Amino acid sequence: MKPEKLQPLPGMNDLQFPEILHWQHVEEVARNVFGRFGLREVRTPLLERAELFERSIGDTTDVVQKEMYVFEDRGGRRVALRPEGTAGVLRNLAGRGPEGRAERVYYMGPMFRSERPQAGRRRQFHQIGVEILGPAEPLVDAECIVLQVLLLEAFGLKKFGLRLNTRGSEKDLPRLRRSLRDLLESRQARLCEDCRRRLQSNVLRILDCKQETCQAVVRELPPLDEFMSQESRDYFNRLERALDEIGISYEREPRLIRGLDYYLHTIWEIFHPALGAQDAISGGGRYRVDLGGESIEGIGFALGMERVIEALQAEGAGALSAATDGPQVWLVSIGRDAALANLALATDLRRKGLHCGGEFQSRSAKAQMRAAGRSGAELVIVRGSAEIERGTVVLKDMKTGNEDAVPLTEIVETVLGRVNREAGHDTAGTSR
RNA sequence: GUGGGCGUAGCUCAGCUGGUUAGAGCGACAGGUUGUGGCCCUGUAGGUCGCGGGUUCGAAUCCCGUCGCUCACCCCA
Repeated sequence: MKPEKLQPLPGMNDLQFPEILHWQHVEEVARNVFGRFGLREVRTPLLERAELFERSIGDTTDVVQKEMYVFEDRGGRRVALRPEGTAGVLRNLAGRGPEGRAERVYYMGPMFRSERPQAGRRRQFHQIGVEILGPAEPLVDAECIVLQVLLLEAFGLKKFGLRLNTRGSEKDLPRLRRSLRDLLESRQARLCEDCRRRLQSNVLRILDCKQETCQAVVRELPPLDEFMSQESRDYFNRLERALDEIGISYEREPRLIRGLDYYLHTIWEIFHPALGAQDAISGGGRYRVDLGGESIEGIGFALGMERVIEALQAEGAGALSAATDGPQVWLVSIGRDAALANLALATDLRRKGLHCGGEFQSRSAKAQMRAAGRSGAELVIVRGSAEIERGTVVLKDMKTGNEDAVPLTEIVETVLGRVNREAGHDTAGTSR
């Protein structure tokens, strides 16, 4: 067991080889897909004024009320580690003036929520997100959803499902809340303790309460869109038609509501059946956020990188080979003089772009060969005092076991030739 | 914040109802080949049994506390 001091904080993990290969893969694929949709990357600070999140996410939400890392900085400002990405990105875009109001951007990076860790839920977790600004338009919503589906497909995921719903327009929301409260108040005896509190603070959340008793009450309610205007219903119908036309399958989920206050109209979640309790790998929606007296409209989504990677592993698609970034050449040195000479040679080879390994300390030849074998290198260069005298090295092919004496003057050339041939042959299916 | 499960070697774990020097496999390291890997054989290193307290002649084992991990609630990506 490691001493406590050497362990990271609860819910915060080191990411390292070999799992890090999955992370790099996901990031690389995401950048590629975003390029196809004309999105630019934006990187915003991890630390922001606490009120930025309180105002945009909503100060009655759980995320803000009990999960945010809030503290005072040295200047006496109330600051918070970002619990999600949208607020910071919108702050940035709003500050860019009118052009910012039509930007399409993506971001990726760590977010922080002080919850009790469990499978698929860390205190520091990582999201990849997208924000497409501009006035409400069903076709933009459809494009955003398509983007997200293509992204997940590009990662190699197959078994995910899309749940879709609408919260109605900004004008509908107050009426929706009021109607729900009226309907639910008469049945509040059958609601759980939390939901009775939510009647006042956040009625909508009652809809997706997990308590069976509350679910029963919710099932008695009429469909939500009965409380919405004709425009809102038309808006959602146009979106559904667009998705059908494009060929994106989804499931209408009338009780889907989502936890942040800024959503309106289209909202959705993407879940993966292999994931257990935390099965939402991604979620998004259309929003309107007021920042500094200006209101910003757009649509966006965020996906949880650790959940996506977990899903990839569950599907068995993520079998990334550790060998893809291993050394191509390994240098074995017998004696200190040889070690120095080999370090010089390794420098030449590395300058030419080769992946070189080797220990420049005189262990036994046997131990060094064992290490060479384990490294997976295709070629091994062996040099001892005899080779130094003759001005040669021994070049060994680890597959065939053949050894040749190669003059020092030709070794770089020879290795480059051999490795290139093998590389062209061998890496067809890998991502080197 | 609430509840369940689990903390024994670098890793995966064994250790029966408390009994004397705490084990195995894998891995690491070394030797078997005075300078050659993947197989085989031999050996070596490595453990405050998470930590603290209690019960007992005696605790890895039982009890309490604590810390950590983990799963679930809650919430969300």
